[in-house]
Amino acid sequence: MPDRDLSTTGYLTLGLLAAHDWSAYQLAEQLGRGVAELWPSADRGRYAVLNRLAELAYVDTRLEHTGKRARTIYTITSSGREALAAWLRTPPRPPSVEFEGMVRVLLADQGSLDDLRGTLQQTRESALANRDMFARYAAYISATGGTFPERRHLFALANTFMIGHYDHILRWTEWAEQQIADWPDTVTPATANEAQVRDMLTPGREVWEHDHPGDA
Amino acid sequence: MPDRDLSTTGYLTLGLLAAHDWSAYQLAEQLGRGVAELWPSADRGRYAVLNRLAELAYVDTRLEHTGKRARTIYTITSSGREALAAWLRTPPRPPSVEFEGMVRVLLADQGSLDDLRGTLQQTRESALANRDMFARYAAYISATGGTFPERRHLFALANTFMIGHYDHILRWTEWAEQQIADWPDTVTPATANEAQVRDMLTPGREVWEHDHPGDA
DNA sequence: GATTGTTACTGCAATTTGCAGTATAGAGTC
DNA sequence: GACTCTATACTGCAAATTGCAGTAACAATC
Repeated sequence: MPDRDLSTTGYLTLGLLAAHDWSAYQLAEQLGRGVAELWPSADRGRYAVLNRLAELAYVDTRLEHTGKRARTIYTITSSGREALAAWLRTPPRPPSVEFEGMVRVLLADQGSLDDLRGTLQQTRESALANRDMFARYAAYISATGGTFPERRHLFALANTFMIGHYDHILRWTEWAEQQIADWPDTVTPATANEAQVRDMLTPGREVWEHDHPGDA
Repeated sequence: MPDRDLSTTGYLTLGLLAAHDWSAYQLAEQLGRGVAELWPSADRGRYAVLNRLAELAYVDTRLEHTGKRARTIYTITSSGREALAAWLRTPPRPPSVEFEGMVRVLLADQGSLDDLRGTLQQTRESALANRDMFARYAAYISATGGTFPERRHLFALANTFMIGHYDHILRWTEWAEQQIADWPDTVTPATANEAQVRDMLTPGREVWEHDHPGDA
């Protein structure tokens, strides 16, 4: 009963292999496209984890050739399937965010208003791009079934989360841009705009939670 | 004009020092409480970054004593302030999430319905706890000004995001729990419940986006 | 005076990242 | 038929980061 001897990237890889065989390159590609927004990993690590999987005998390998160029194909073993199922029985780690832009917001009094505006603008733009990407992805899955037709119901759950997540960031940036619109600088609103600050901190009044795009 | 010679944790530390002096222990503590939800870092790394800051002459150090026990107090230098301001002028990295629970959702067909239910339940509970924590924090800042009264306007922006973020996770889990409520197992809904899957994937119908708690 | 908790860190192995590098295959193009 | 461009298919290595354990003094209670 192995349990914590493998990284989450390892179990994710095992999960892809549970559907069918993949080459190392394909696996690295899959973990980069789409899934990386949920579980980030460096390209280098995606290859490294395969050696670990082989070491634990969770996968079998075989070589295929295209002319002189070799590639390794991975197959999940029965003990690999068991390990994956065992892992799914363990409790999940809570989700975490890494939001460098928000660090910049917290320290914005050490920079200019334009710095702060720029941070919000870029955050908004990337959130918009990502939201649209997942929206297109939803349409693609709905139309074709996607790369894993047998998992479309699960992809639908995850995809809905991702759209909502980026939508939330988007609406927050729009709200924040409105909040700072009348700031004379990055420092004085702490004391000058007491009413506004209190208003921001008062729960139950998250205006930006409502009337977002996506509704007709 | 230094730019990328320091990690984000380094600039964050510099940002705390921009307000006033801190001991290494206090800095490590601050980066653990509250800010860790925005910019995660290992306890060990928070100490390591201080040596790097001293190396770059962005901080000065002095020793204080309580009996035989020493502690190092850090002060930001003028070149430290310049480096921080210069960093604030650079573009931010887009936010990223690490959501192990969602990996489990994607691979849920390799486990039981109870596994999936457990993942959603634990995600929901931790999101609820975190949302309430930030809600209490908002009340605390509103009442006392918090640890950085001069930054309360910036904390208000960040805090509002965090509450909305955990609220979004919470509402998504509740929605997802409803979606899987009538699933007979983790595999068949892909083909058996085509209408439901299509419904989940259809944009503009995120029911869970609306009528959330926090409203009267 | 014994135990428990908080302050105040350091050492080290293992993992992970980031970047660069190598080399073949195939498709288009002049 | 030589040339460029992109995709395939990875490996090596330094640097950064994590996770965990360990040390030790002070502070308060039992």
